[in-house]
Amino acid sequence: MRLFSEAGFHATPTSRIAKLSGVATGTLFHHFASKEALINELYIYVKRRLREVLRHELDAALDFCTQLLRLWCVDVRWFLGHYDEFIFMRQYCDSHLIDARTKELLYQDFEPFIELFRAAIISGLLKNDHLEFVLSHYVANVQHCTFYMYQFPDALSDARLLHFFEIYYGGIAIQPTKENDQ
Amino acid sequence: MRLFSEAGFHATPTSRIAKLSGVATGTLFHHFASKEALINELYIYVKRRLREVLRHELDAALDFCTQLLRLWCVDVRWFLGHYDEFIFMRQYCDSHLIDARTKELLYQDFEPFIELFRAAIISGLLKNDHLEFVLSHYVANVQHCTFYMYQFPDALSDARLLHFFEIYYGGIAIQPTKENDQ
Amino acid sequence: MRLFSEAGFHATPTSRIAKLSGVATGTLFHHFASKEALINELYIYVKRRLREVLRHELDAALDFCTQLLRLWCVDVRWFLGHYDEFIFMRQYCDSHLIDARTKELLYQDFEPFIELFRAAIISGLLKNDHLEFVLSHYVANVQHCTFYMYQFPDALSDARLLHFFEIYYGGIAIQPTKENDQ
Amino acid sequence: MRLFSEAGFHATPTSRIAKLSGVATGTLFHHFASKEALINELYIYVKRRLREVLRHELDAALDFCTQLLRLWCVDVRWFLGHYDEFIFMRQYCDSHLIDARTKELLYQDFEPFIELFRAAIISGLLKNDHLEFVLSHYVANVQHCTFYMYQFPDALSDARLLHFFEIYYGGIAIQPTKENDQ
DNA sequence: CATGAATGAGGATTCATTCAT
DNA sequence: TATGAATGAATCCTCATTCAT
Repeated sequence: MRLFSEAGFHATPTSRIAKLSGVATGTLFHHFASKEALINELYIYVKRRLREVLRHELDAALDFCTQLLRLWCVDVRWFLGHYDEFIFMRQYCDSHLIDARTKELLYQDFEPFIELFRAAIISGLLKNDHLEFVLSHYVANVQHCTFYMYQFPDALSDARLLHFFEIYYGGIAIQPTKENDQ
Repeated sequence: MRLFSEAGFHATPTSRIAKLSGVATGTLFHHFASKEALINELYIYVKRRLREVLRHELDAALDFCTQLLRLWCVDVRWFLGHYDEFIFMRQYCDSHLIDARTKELLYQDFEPFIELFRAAIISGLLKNDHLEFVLSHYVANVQHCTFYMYQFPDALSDARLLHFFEIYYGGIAIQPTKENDQ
Repeated sequence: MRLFSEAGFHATPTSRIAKLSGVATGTLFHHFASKEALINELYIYVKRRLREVLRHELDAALDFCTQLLRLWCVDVRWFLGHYDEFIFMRQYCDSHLIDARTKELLYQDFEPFIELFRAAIISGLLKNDHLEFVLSHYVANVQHCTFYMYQFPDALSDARLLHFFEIYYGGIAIQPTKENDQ
Repeated sequence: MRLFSEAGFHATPTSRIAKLSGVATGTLFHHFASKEALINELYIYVKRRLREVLRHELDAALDFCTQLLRLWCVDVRWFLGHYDEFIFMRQYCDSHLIDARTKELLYQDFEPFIELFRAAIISGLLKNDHLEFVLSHYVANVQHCTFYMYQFPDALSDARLLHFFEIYYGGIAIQPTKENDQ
């Protein structure tokens, strides 16, 4: 994880992965068919850890905006606390190294979150009603927020996260957040 | 350009660059000190071409929102018409491969555009008053817009570009665009 | 060894070293960090083999002249029997390719022999009393003797070796060899 | 000259030779058929310059020992004043890079000096009567003397040169120098 | 005659992967 | 199952030499 995010896939020899992991090079290839297989499994592993963290924020009893704000906060916080993972995902989410099967697998894993956005579109809460746009727009802005907060670290207050969320949400929502009662 | 954006820096042998360029391998190294030097000069070249295109949109006679909209449209349109360049810049703008000297050089080149945002902050037009945030937020959203429009190509109408701009600008501006008469 | 002495360091591709050694190119670099490291280790290896051969000739019970004659004979004979090693050492003993650490290491290894000369100087046996001169003068004349005897091979008789030793020793010693009863 | 002696033939690119010479790479190949041809001509050039310097020391009116001492002094002094040339010659005199034709040519050039030694042998002045031995023995000791004096520079007095000559000559001559009246 | 860009074969080194132990 | 030495194809880069200007 650390090596791939710091140096990149091709600049990271399997020998260094093995050394850092405290195993022999050969051992790596007992557990993973190839370097490509390794990065794919790693990618799946990271996204699933993230999903576990986010899962608890979904609460059908709450309205869309509140749930989304909670997701946003947990998302950004987790990435800030796992910056290697952040760089890693940012780097490989569109890469050819992650194969179609892996992407498909993960798309299904995140179905509950996708469903949240789908419902919001149906309820007419958003300016744009194309699911793909809304999803990628959310991801892009979470990534930007994380990147910025990492570059310019400050008190990691709820207030700052809320401020960035408002900028994001104020753009996409028809009715901006009126009551910031979190 | 095409090779780096498609396969990445490390997965692109200099021999393939040479062959595609119709020159010998040695010729490459006659013009560029190393593969790293090549990608740096390429990066500078692309950003400068983009700057030339954007430069004409700056017009001190117009208000901030109008100028920004014009930049947004030209930016996205140019990237859609030069998608290899888009992928390339997206991939390397934060990479270690682009060295500090190159980044510094380009930061200076884009000073006029940075100035535009600086003035807007001073005029109190934006919700966030940190220049670095505002700049990277613009870039992130232009990139997302481009990426999305490329994935889901449609009529490249002014209306769509304006719609995405409103989502972006509606988030960051205190006073959303009132009159969209462009 | 053979390749370096015949063609020289730069004119010997690692691929040829590997082929002649019956291993793959990669294997070479598994055992030696670089071509430079290889030649350094080779140099150390050769000098240590020579030292092992010479070591048995030191005998504190004998006088300086006798010990030196024995060293001279074994030295020249070993070089004549290992002419690749001779050419190799002659070529690289002053080369930049052999790094300072290697030279320092070997200087220590040959301390017993150096001690022999040091004692002779203290005993006032030699015309010149600078250790560095005496050592390098011995080496230069052993090398010349070897080189000449290789160029003009003849019966490798003790008599010839003794004759050349007398020419060498007659120059440096205050009291030339009186009794050549070895 | 400087480049070949400092870095060696293979480690000296023709481009660097050209740059240091203040000409273009192509120009080099107008004057010399190849890099090998260049080093051969350079070798000839150096040896001929040395010969010119030594020539004046030959004086048939003087006895062998005196002439040889004069040659020795001028030889060592010239090399100390032209150390690049010294390293160069030392490095390439036995190299495959200097072809047989060049060596033959120079052997003829040095005929007058060879003649000096030939006469001394016939006159029975030397312990060894093989011309090749006597010549190479002289060269080896001049080289050693030069090398040592360069390593341990001191006042370049006539006395020191004479001291080293006596060590050399005391070995090879049947009748050592009796009167050091130079 | 001088130039220096272009050439492409050649060389040192790396690294994913294999396999005998 | 774990190991790590061995492999050799692949890669970046160098450099002697050519040749059009």
